[in-house]
Amino acid sequence: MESRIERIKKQLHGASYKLTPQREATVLVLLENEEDHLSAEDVFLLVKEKAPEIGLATVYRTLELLTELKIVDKINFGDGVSRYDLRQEGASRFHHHLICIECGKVAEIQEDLLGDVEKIVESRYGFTVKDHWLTFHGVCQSCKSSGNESKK
Amino acid sequence: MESRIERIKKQLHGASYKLTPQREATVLVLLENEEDHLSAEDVFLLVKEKAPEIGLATVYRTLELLTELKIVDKINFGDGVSRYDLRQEGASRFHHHLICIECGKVAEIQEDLLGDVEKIVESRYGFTVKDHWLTFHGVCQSCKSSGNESKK
DNA sequence: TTTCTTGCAAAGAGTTTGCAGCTTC
DNA sequence: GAAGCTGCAAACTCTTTGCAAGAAA
Repeated sequence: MESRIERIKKQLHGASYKLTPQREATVLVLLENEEDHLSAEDVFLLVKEKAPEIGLATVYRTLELLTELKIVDKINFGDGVSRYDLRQEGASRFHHHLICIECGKVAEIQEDLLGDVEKIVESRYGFTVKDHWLTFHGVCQSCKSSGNESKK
Repeated sequence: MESRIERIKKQLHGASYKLTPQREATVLVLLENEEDHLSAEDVFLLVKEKAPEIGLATVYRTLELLTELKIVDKINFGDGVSRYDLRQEGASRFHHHLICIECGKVAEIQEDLLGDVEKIVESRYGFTVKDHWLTFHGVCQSCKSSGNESKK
């Protein structure tokens, strides 16, 4: 079976780009931190552990490239920093996020909950939906059970 | 009947802030452009027409203040610029946006379509939803009917 | 050799902050 | 005259760009 990085390499080649060592290190960091929502700076610091000579600009350029090829999604939670999230393979639509306002943790929902909502938007507003961004702000389970009334 | 600006004035006073001429001009611009999603720079340029001596920093400070008081919502469509949107009076939740990828127009949906989705999130993920951000990307009605195949 | 890619430093865009002066109560 | 508010300029953060050098085909 073919590895994920192999398939990404093919995607790059298909678009006439190379998988340079710097790009490979960047992709590996994204793969190893698939659960997180890393900023460019985060990625840069992690890539530096594998490839100390890498520059921040290269990380930005690589992330831009991966976004263009739809290998990652560039997301923005409103804090002024872009974050990068590996797409699920085969997923054409974006997944949803739950952001806890107590602990700041970001969880993902992979299932698509918006089928009915999109139908309403299409029929009632004549708007053809291509993609959606849905983020919930609230309190996660572990913050609720650990008693958030003790928090400041 | 009390005007909208009067009510905002009271909200400010209630939180020990004054409705200065600069703040009033800023709020008026927001009221007059309620349909749009203005950036701080946009607001600044429009306020300048009413109060030429105003500084950009004051606009930023006013918008921050209004956001804090939940009179406006600060939103981010991922282009690196914050936009500001007057809240519907009485609305506790955020409304949704439809962004057309052809013409860039942003439409709003005031009705809340996420009741069922929130119930699923609460029961299945144990997450208590306080607010949500939902944006659709797609093609609006007028772009569809004006024949988007002629576009580049 | 030609093209792509990189690292560095500088530039850019958007936003925030320090501060002296001005209002307002 | 104390507290709040303003305009200006400088500072800051995140991101992009120009360019000379390096790597790959």
